[in-house]
Amino acid sequence: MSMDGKLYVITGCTAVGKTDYAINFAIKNNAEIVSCDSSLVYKHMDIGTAKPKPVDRRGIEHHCMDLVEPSEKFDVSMFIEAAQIAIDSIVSSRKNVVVVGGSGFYLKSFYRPVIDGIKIPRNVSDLVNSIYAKSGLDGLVPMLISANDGICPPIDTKNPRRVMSALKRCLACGRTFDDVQSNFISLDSPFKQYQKYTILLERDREDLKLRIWERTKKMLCMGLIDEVKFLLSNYDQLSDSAKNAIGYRETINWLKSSTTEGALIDEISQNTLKLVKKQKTWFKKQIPIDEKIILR
RNA sequence: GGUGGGAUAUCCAAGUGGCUAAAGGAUGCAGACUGUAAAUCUGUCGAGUUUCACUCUUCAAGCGUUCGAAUCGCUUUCCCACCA
Repeated sequence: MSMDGKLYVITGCTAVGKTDYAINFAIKNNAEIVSCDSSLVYKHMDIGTAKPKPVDRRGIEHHCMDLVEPSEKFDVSMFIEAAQIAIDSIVSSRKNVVVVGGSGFYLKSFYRPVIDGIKIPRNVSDLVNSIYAKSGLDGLVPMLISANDGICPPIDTKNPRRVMSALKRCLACGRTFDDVQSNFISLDSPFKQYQKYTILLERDREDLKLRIWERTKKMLCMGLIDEVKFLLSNYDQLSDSAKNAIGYRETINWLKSSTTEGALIDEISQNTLKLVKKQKTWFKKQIPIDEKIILR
């Protein structure tokens, strides 16, 4: 396989075997790795996120990991910035780029616009938030409809986050939702200039299930519980995305309960499996796949 | 051996005569996706079919009361608790 300025994207659901595959791929192709994972960006969250240890990276440079403290907010716009810097530096050192990760929304930024850059003024944000707090969706949806010339926009009007976000945008720029939306769709992906080749890794369902349970057990052996205790005692407050990460959320709750470690393993594994399900749905339509590889 | 409590769909669990194929969870399946995305949200979830509708079989098992029962009575089986 020749690497001719293409940007290789390797994805697949959690625990499918991306890390190993990508490192081998990078070694073969004189490449560096850009992680595309919403949890690996957090420092001190290593075990529960299955972050590859420096020793296991086999000399391959990894980017976009350990970017922020667990107390800090991180979002797709920050990922795009970090990834752009990383990719620029790899390209300028005449190496190839392998993007690896399973965070669908972040991954989408390589193919489509994912943010529109509209600045939401504080007062607009406060207004919408307070209406939601007071009267919920019943208060917001009519406002959104009237902000769109009386037509209900084609969004999930039962999802508070979607509705609030849409309404904030309309109010912030004084335009209809249709306008905002058509402008958004016309934007380019921030990584438009690169030619992409996207590989989806897959694995037999039963095999994957087994790997997930084994991996969770291994995480506990490696000290997941201590890692969580460390986070809780060293940070006053963990960011939403850090404390909701699979493995962390369950362990935080587990520490307050009095069930067995076996129960914790089951719960983490179960929730990991749920994530797999969502990821598979995402990969079906949201991201263009060039090649599927079944690992065994 | 005695007394009391229980047995509800894949699992947990409401329901104490009609509005019940049966609340609510969970799991499963399907789906959405513009700044928390490992997030947030939606649909579906007894069986079958000609699937915006119709049919069939359900609430441990059997029998009974009733126009009508998951709900009331009796018997049997199993589980739990306490007493012997």
